Amino acid sequence: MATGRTHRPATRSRGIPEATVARLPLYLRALTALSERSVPTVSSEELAAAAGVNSAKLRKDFSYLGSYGTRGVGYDVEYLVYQISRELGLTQDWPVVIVGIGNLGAALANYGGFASRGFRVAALIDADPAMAGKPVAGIPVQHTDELETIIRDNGVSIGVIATPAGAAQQVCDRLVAAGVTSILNFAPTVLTVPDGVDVRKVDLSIELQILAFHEQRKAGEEAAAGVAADRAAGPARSAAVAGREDSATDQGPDGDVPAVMPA
Amino acid sequence: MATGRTHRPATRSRGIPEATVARLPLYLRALTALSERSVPTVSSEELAAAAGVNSAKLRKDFSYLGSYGTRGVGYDVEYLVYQISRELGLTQDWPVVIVGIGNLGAALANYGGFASRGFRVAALIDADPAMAGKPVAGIPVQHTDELETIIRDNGVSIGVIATPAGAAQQVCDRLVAAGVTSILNFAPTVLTVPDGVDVRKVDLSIELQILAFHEQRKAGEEAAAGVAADRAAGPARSAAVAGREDSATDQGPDGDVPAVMPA
DNA sequence: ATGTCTTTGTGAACGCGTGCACAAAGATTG
DNA sequence: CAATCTTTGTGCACGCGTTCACAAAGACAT
Repeated sequence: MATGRTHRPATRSRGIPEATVARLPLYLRALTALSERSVPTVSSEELAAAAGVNSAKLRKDFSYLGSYGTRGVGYDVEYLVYQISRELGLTQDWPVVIVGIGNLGAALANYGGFASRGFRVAALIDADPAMAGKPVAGIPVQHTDELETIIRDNGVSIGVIATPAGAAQQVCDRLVAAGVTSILNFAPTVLTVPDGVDVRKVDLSIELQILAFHEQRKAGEEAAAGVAADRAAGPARSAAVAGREDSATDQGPDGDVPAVMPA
Repeated sequence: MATGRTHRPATRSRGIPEATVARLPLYLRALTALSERSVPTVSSEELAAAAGVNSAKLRKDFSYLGSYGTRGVGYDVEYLVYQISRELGLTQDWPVVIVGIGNLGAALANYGGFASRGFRVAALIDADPAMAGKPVAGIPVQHTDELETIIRDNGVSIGVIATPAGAAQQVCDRLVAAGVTSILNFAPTVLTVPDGVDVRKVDLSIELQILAFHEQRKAGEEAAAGVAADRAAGPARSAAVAGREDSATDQGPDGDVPAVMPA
């Protein structure tokens, strides 16, 4: 799950659960592919397989949108594409600004997925004066000074932050002050925003670290050889450790033997 | 939430809930910042604020790792940094390969977050022969032909896919066959992998679409002017629609009036 | 030592999300 | 028109994750 949302009732969004909303783009992608192959209808089973989810879950998800299927037949592909697009608000074009045109910002600007479906890169913004005017992905980079003007003139409500971590909060504040109410943050920082502003975070190193955790666990399971009490020493604990070994509550008697790779 | 996991018991991973694992990197980052400022101890309240989470949640998360705090004082920063690093498997260096050195791949290769904490870019791989040998981020790009050799020689278990969608599954299959068991996928595709292989997905357009959904909802709430029965026509439904209006079960009588922006 | 004050660790309750399993709906066939 | 077959839509139960609220633990002052 993508994370980083400024708390709010969180789930209830016109009745559609957050988890369902997060899957709608997945369904939409699968449906678009079917549409391009001129497939007229699809069953929940087929579509679920294409989207990589459980078919019951898919049916329940669609039930929040309404009864768009036909029993005994399945779902009409074109109709469903339209309904989901409308639900996600992709029948209109959202102008988006990307702030921070480094390697990542440039990659984002060139990313076809933006322009293709519902989004339009309204402007690229960077703090480096040397970048100003230089075209990236066919769009000239503009200086940060013009941020407010760009936001207001284009009616931008979605901003993408691809700056270094140090600049992210400041950029965020300016975006919000200028009227942006949804932010996609690539900078490795926790952004603080006022109520009513949505933030979604994409963090590469966090994803990698989660993978590393599972990878380590896998390695530890295999190497279930003689690993018992070689718990790493690490830096000396400055404060007291207190009753660790005997404070086993209900977590299981194994405590926290890491079973880490001996390597 | 990042999504896309090849189902498995999912949560139970040596007792630590998935949701907690996903937050550990967040805590680690906040703690590292404190460590650099030579802050000796931190309370759950302070740390939670820095990480952008609830303090009770943070304490419960830490309780899965063990009792590392001192009541009345808080947590020892250095000790906690070490414990979380160890738990995440960052005390060892994970060699990582990046496949697909386009705009995004190059951005990833240049991303400082990789090298800094537990990860090392072992190789950059691209299918374009013209790219071969060209250095990106100081590392020469190698051709896809050498993928298997690179994986085996370097003992790589984590792969990053930054190829176009069309090539992703094929690259994935080769990575897995060569021994990779964790994949971070940036291509907008559902990857199919055998059991025992973890996949995490980062999908820019999905994140944007989720934002668009909420943005639309906000706009619709404000513009609660006279919007009632102008439900868009859309493409003609080919199959029968059946009882839509009257099949209101318990979803509420409002049915699915989208309250969409008139624009 | 004793008391007070701070902060952790966690039991318990609640709510959301998931998946099963089945009844209802409709297509299709005879 | 009746019977059969397919597939949807959903009631229900279960489990994970979040949050509250508080007792226990320890620091610190007297």
